[in-house]
Amino acid sequence: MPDDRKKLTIYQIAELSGVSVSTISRVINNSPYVSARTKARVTDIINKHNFSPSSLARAMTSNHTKTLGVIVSDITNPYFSELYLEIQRYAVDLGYSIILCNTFYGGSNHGVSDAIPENTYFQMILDKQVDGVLILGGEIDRDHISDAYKEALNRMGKQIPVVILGESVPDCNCIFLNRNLSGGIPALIHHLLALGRRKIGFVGGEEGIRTTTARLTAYTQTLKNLGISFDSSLISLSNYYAPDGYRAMAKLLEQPETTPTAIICMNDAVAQGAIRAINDKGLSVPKDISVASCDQFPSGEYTSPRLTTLDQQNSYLGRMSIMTLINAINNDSEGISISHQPRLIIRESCGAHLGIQFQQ
Amino acid sequence: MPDDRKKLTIYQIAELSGVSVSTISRVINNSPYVSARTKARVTDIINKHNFSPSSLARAMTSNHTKTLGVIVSDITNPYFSELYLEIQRYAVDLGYSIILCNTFYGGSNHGVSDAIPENTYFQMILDKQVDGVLILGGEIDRDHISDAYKEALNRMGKQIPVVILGESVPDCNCIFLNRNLSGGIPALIHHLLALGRRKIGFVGGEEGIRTTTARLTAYTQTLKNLGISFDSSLISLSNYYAPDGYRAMAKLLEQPETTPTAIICMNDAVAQGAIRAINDKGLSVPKDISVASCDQFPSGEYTSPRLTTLDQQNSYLGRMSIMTLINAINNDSEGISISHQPRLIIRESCGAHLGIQFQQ
DNA sequence: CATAATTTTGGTACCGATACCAAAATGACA
DNA sequence: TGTCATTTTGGTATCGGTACCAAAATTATG
Repeated sequence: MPDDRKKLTIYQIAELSGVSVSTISRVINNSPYVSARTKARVTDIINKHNFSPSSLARAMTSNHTKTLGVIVSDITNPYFSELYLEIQRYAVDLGYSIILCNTFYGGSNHGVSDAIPENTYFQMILDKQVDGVLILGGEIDRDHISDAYKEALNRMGKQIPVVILGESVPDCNCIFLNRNLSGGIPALIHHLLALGRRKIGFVGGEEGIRTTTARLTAYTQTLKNLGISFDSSLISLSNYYAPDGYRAMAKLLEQPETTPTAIICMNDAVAQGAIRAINDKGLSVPKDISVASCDQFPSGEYTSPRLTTLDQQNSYLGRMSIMTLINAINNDSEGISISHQPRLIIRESCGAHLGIQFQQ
Repeated sequence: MPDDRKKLTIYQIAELSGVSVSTISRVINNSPYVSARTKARVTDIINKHNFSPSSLARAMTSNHTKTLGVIVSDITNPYFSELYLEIQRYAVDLGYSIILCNTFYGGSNHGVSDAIPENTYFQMILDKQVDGVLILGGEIDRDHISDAYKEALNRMGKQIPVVILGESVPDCNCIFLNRNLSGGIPALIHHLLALGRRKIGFVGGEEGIRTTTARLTAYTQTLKNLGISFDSSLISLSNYYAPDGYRAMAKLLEQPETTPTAIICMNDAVAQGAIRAINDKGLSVPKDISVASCDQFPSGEYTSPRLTTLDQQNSYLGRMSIMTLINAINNDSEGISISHQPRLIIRESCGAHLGIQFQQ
């Protein structure tokens, strides 16, 4: 039984096989320039000793590491973890490993306040010589990104392919995949109107974040277009998690005049928090207030009531992101354009299943 | 303005500074054997050109990559993603990067059935020459692990430190951190008994998985010790996610004789699914059935009703795991022993807040 | 000021692969 | 059997750092 306590090198295999390192290299790289006899013998010895070449040494000459960097703001957020799953699945199929970097930026923070500066990760990842970088959320999602951040992005983008699932930033050496952030909002509003609701609020999300801004704009615009009287006191922002939804909704419920008959939440976590706040006030969903959400989480199907929400098609977005990155790495400049239409999922939280007309 | 299109090497910096590569190496490694003058000049040039040494080349000589492998069965599961957050936080503080490998093993699968064999990852990670490996969930959580898996673990453990957050497997070159899997179950049962419940069911989890087996044993044992009549028809296993909780609970509700007055669920996701199943049958929680859970998720505080559950102290477990691994890497053989007592969180789903005595 | 002690610097082998060119072995054919 | 083409193999520079030893420069000492 061979000693596998330490990794063997190509030189030791050469020694054991009685051939040169060049020949071993040829065998492990499936070069045609080896005789069948030699190849068989060497393969045998390789298997017996469980040898596999050091990817480190390989990377030294080949200049690629078969490693990708994925920078994400909060992996505990179902939106990101679902994206990640799809990304990793595809990457592993193609032989890539993923260095995951959680920045905690704008995340739930879980009791800890200090986010890790994304620049720190940029450097870390660059030093590891990854073949490409994928950025999901974080500073890039702000309406206005800082010069320092942009400069860091630029520097990174000059060295390796950087794909960003987010809205384009001018003069940035990165590939942007623009999502359809506000798609589905009009459908959501029409759904609520059809049920009789007219006093529609907006709950959750954070000021200055792209997703929030885009949806908020779509929301106000749609209402305006329909000639619905609209009051900014029905908007209550905070953040993207259940506690935020609770807090934001509780604020709306403080005064009768700001209490809506329906709300649109940023995502299912926010919606769940909002529903709790409504229940704690002794009101009921959907009887007193209809609740809709913009971003479907797996849990939304099991809340009470089940959430009417938008499916943002995360798997599709994840797959497009990783495909774009790998194409960029392989210089297949064949641009990928993404087009996804968030799909309305009608369940119970707006009251459609009751088949009645609600009060306005 | 320096050209930063390509990463500079230590040789080019040497050239630019008019000194030898040895000196540059000394500067970037903070060696005391450089004159202050030289050090200042070189540092200047390094900063101006934004140079940072290739961690690849460094790893070639130093034999460590400052990279860790983390193998997890399903990162979308809040249990694991919270562990991961704590692990990464600690690792990054110490200058380590993390290669994350999601095996999909026994996970929610998200519509895809084929898990990625963990052995594949073992090889991938070993080739990348990570300094250590952390395993969270997956095959290791089975009551009986396969010989092939064990052999793969062994081979890996011989080469690099492997820490497993899970129950010990004999003759395995790995460091095991045994969790207190069944802690808190008696407390949960006492809580239910105090509220008047006696027909207590067990919902969710999967046959042959350590967590399930341990908790099931604690459950039956506690009931037996208390002299409570116990019926195995009150046990309905399935898996660890909301749809599984729904399915398992629905099964119990099919017949009046198997319908419990209280249930203990494997985690908050399962509990949420179970509550939906109960509601869909026209019954109410906690009035008709009390629901308790063994594993706290952030969402459990925002369900209707709020979940009475067990806090497994994931942050603590995550921190202990990564600390153990890094200690092992540094040969600080100083063993870390973990001791966590799952803590009972009393909220609404068992009905304690109502202050009444329920039917048995 | 010569010599020794100490500080500072330079040269080069090495880590484990690959790539490229040269050399050896084999086979084809006159 | 000799010559040439083709297949197969070997030798070694290289990637970008570190480590170790030798050499040069500086300072201390008699």
